[in-house]
Amino acid sequence: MTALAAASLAGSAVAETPAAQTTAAAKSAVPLTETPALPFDPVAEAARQWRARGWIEAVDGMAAVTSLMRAHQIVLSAVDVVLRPMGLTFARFEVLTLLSFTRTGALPLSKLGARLQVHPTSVTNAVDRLAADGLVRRERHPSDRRAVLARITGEGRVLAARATQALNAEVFSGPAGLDSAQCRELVAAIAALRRGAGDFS
Amino acid sequence: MTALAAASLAGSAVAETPAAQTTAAAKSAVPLTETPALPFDPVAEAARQWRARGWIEAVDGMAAVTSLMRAHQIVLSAVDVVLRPMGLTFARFEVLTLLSFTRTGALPLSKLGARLQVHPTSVTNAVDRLAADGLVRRERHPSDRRAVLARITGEGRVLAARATQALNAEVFSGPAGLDSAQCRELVAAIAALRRGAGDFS
DNA sequence: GACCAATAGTAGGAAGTCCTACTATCTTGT
DNA sequence: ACAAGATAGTAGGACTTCCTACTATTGGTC
Repeated sequence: MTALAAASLAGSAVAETPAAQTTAAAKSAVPLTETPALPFDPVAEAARQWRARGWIEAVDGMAAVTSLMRAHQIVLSAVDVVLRPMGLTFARFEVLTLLSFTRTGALPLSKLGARLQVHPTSVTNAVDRLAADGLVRRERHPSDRRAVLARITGEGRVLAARATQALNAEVFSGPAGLDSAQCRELVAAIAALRRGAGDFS
Repeated sequence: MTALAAASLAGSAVAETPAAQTTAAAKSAVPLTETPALPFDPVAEAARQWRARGWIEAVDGMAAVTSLMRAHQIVLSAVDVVLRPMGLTFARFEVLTLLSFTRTGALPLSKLGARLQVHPTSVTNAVDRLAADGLVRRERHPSDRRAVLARITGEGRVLAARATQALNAEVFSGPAGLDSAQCRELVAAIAALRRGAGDFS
């Protein structure tokens, strides 16, 4: 779910807007679910509803949260389109890439979770699947018998390189038509949020 | 998974940074998974790695996508903390709120999906659970026998009002410490992305 | 040196998302 | 009028995320 769009325009005709579709098609190959493009911005509509009810101090926050939900959905879809043919998901791609960046090619699961900021069970899950595909190997930690190391395999390195190259070309060079400046604005705005949430320093 | 943080700092000490924690605590009650706050920004680290490898044109896009993933995780957690005690999730909250905004209190599932921009199966799922809790009722569409209407119940309206009030107070009034201006910047940056993806006009 | 708290990881389960069919029903064009 | 195609919704499956235990270790404290 993504946008608290108001239903007051329920009876309005839905325009086709083929222009928007072509814009999207120019970037990512095939929209996973081709939502037919609403004739209005659902987030702006939701904000209007909030304002109409006098929830003024919550309008901007609501719009920010709702926008974030939809943005996540959009970029994740775009990424998945590229990675699925390689048998990867973004979660597993991140693990693989992070491992490929390390000097030794291995990290304890706990470190993986800390760097990627996900729950321990998510790491276990991702590593399990990567291991099942032969892209990483589980190893004992040399000095801590509680810990498990995930080590990237040669096959894993090859796939990581291919995946990175594909993502760089097809998604990261202008996600959904954003230029570099817009990307940087987005990153800056989100960095404030992440820092506020206690993510880093 | 969220941040392609580099592992080259694997040996560095992890500072506690209680300041960041207090900031977060001031907003949302309890972080679901209290990640211990990295001593550096993992997104910035990933960007550094990208740059070091010469993937210049993809740096900003990668950072944007990675930031978005983590931001989604953060706000969803904050929202869930508030909604869980009421037996709601954000997905179901959105359905409920959208229905409460309609004149008649009912919408076909297809319209719900279009407004919230989610897959038809996600709508079915959400409405099923809401119906199981007595918050909406499924009805036949009067003129289209293929369609199903979801109608909000009295109980649903009460809960929607409570949930909205709680979210407005505890999350939407400055999510993760963002002020209104920062929220608006975020919304604007994401609006460009959503429009680029063909979401609306 | 023993005990107790913190840390690493896993198991099982609830939810959400999407995808690929597949059925039923409208709508449109000939 | 009727066949072809579009639309509405559901079933079943894959995947992710998180949560709540629960089991091993490790490490600090008295």
